Amino acid sequence: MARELDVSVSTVSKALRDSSDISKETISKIKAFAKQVNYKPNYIAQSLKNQKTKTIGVIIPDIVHHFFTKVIKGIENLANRKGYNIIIGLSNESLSNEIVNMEMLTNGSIDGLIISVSRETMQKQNYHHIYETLNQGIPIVMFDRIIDKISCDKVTIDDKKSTQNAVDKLIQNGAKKIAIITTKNYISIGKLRTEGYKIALKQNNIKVDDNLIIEVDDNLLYEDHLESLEFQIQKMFNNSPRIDGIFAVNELFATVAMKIAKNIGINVPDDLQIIGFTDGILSRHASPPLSTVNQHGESMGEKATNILISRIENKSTDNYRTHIIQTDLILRDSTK
Amino acid sequence: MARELDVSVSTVSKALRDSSDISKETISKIKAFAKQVNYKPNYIAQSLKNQKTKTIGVIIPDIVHHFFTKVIKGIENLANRKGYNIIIGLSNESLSNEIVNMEMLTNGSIDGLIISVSRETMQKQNYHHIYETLNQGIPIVMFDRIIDKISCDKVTIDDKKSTQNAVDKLIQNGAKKIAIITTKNYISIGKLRTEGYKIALKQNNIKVDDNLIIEVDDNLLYEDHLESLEFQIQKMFNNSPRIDGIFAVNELFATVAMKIAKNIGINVPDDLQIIGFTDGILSRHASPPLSTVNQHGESMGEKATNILISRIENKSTDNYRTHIIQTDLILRDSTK
DNA sequence: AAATAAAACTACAACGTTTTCGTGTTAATA
DNA sequence: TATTAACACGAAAACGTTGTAGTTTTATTT
Repeated sequence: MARELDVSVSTVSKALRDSSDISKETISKIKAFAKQVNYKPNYIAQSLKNQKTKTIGVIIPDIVHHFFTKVIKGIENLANRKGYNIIIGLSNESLSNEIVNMEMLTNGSIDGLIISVSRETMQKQNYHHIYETLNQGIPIVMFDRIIDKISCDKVTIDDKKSTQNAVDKLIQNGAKKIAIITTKNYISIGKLRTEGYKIALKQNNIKVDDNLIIEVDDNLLYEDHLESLEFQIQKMFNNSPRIDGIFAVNELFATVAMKIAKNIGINVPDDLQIIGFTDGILSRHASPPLSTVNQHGESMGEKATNILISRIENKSTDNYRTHIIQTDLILRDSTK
Repeated sequence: MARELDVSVSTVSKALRDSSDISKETISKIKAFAKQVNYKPNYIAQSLKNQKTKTIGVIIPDIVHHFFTKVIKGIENLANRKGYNIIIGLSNESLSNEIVNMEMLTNGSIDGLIISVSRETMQKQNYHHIYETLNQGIPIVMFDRIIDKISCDKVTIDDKKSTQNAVDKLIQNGAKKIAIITTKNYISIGKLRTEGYKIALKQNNIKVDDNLIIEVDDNLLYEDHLESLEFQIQKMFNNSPRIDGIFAVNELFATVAMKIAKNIGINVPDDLQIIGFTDGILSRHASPPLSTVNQHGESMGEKATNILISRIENKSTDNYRTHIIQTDLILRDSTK
């Protein structure tokens, strides 16, 4: 462009940024020409020069998942409004994938990272890659599946309290024999929800019965292995036929439990009340529609983005906070 | 690094790339040191130097959507294997958002673009931004919602034929009065599916009855406006009580139709058979589970990525192809 | 008309790489 | 011993920007 107009590159650069150095006529001449040839400053060169990319990395375990897509939507919306792009990596619940993705992103491509760690990462408690990224000076915000011992910003919900409230609701509605369908304990979330469940029971003087705590092996992808899930839930009904309340840690478990209950002639919500977690599409369209704990994924994404961007732009490295997003209970027809 | 080791930057660069210029000892010395300090070459600088970013842009109308997440999964998997990152933009079905996203990406950030255009883009037939990107020499692959008149690579399914097969199946199963629930015609896909529906009827000597073609106004987000959708479908049943087959262009329409049918005492599949489109989570967990046309979103994403990358790496600009992904009919319990 | 001030523009370094070309050292050959 | 070849390394340009520090031109003052 400088060549065409017979001025120096510096003049062009300054003109486009309205520098007081350049005369009004030259500015308008250059801008006009820029528009004409549809000139766009090269982002890569700017990034190199400014040492910032205006790009946020997002790593999640799975994208075919209502909750995570909600979060991404929240991230993308706010990021875009603030002039950032997002670049997405999927770990597919695998530690090695997570590491590969992280290495691809932390080579200068991003200014900061939003992550919900993979199941395997929690299981193996291998956080080496996360520490390394932090040490490189790249700010990280963890959401949903957070790791307590890592010091960085976090956004999550109060899993314990949310569960407690939901189970409490079942009890207020008259349920006495309440099961929880959860995952194995290595994911912090499953653990916290189980704790909340126990607290609610205890506060209402109901004895905790370990047979009613169903820990589903969630190493399987239930998109492909539904039967296994169904089998485990079926077994629960066989062992404890008089269950009148179920709390499930996700909407798939809740939906499948309801389906099986209906199959064996149990009426929902008259004989059995069910509350799930995550207000997804399944809950809304199940019959009857499922009562559920709403995690507000979009707010979560926005909050994480907000925190990350202010971290990026202020560069302060202290006062890491864990922000709690409020949940609420959406009551539909699977409860009385 | 060069400073620490007291060699030149060129030597370091060459050593890391195993240049024959450098002695074995120096190479191993430098590599060892690189590992020790966890050195990663700056991607941005490489991009600037090589004039390629190894990044693929993806623009979709909505991420909270099973089909699109499947496609993204396919894209991400293959892209990652080939050493590419993906950077995602959401248009939220809005033309202006699509344009903004596109401009953010086409300033040097990406080597190529995979896009499914927004509803508004199709409606207004405003393709200016797409032409501009192509003119810049950035290859584009369109998928699902493609625009015939733009010459670039495309990946899609045979909407007409797929629908025809599905409707044919309903007819073979004994249905005589078959409705189609579709969207308004401005999205090419709705149009093609309606055509397929008509062809199937005609080939089986069934007269097309315009009252059975329900064109739902899909400017609404049905996540928030379910009642409107339900109202339109309810009206259909009121006007034509003896419907014994329904083909719906997405799984939400199919699910809602089934729910309403069940409410007014129609038995599925005995009195009414339903086939939907897109094998998503709703279809699988509806009761009864919905028969559906499987679009193979993941393969679609992989195919698009494959085409795009070979376009990027070969730089040829001719022989644009439209690749058709085969669909198949998944028969579950909403059909006989 | 000369000195000074203000305005308008340019040269150049820097960001972190890669690559081409050049240079110095060592070893092999005549 | 002189010539050449092979080897090991370094200097510098380039990618497209931005910002600092000049330099030239024009306008203002004495």
